[in-house]
Amino acid sequence: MSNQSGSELEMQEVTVSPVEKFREFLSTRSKRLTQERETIVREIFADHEHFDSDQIVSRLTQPGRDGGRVSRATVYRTLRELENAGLIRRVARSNDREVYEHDYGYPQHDHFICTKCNQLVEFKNSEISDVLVKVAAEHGFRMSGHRLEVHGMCSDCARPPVRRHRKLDMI
Amino acid sequence: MSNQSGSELEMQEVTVSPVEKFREFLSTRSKRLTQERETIVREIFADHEHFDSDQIVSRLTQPGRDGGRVSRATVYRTLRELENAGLIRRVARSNDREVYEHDYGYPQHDHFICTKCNQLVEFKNSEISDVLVKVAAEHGFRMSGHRLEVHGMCSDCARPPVRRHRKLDMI
DNA sequence: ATGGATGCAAAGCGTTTGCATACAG
DNA sequence: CTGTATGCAAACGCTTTGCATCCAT
Repeated sequence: MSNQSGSELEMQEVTVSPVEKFREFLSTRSKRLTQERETIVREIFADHEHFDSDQIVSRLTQPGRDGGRVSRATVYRTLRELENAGLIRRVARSNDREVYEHDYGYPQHDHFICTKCNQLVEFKNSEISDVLVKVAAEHGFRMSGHRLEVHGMCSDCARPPVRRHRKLDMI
Repeated sequence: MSNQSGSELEMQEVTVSPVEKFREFLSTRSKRLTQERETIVREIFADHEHFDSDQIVSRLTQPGRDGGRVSRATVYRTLRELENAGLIRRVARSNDREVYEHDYGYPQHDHFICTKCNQLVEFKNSEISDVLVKVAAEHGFRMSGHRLEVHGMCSDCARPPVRRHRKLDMI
């Protein structure tokens, strides 16, 4: 549940790959791009889905995995680095877990969270940040970013069950 | 840190006290308003500050406390009930802890969170929910609420340190 | 070679829960 | 009375950390 989301947003033109970007970040802090870190970055950027720590851990610690296995501890340590590097960011809390998404090569957007099916749906609206920048300024606040979750029911869950699946109900 | 905030927002006219409101809620679910629960509600609604579970726990479990001591487990159990009852709500995450605030008798608003001093500042702006309702509708989403954190630097922290505390710097 | 990184298992930390006892309705 | 609620301590689930070993630079 709570994934699929297949992004209606378009990918931005990016010059360097996530791995390269990460390597650059690491070098500025005299840290190293190890095989484990590269494995994790490739896994995360293989698609554009939202994810949480445990999903990555369970994929990368599987017994006969090609491309290198990585320990749970290293996944956690690397996720934190990737966040610091600006490659990923935490977007919401779902089921008491922090949900991450790509923050590199992906345009700013916000999320609907369906209170019934837990689905995360992205949406983009420039008015929101316009208003926020304005309001922040009015309060002497220098905005650097925001985190917005809109709660409610998605179209599927909101639709009344009436006269749907009539035939199916008779099976 | 991260409190004080003394709300510039005005209190709404409320007819029933939080305790009464809670009693009503509980009775509809055949639950009871115990002394412990009443103690917790009074403590929480004694002021309008933001708070987290641990703050309430440490206040209510102090050795020689008048007005009744309450166990840690009961505080957690009651906070959840108060959330269900709509008396409080979670507004943000700060220092890996869930921050609560009153949701009863208090108008809808959002928060700035200073990335430097961690201060939470409330602000009210009707345009935001107007935009959200509209955007939600466009996506077939039936909005029931939202959670918005605006990150950045508050006026105090953003102000350049130049010629401030000149004397203090020399201590 | 050498300081940073990994893996493992143990420790942390906020939160939840099982169970015997204590009360609100 | 009877079903809820409390308190305590143990259990949980996610995340972090100590330490010996390993490896990118």
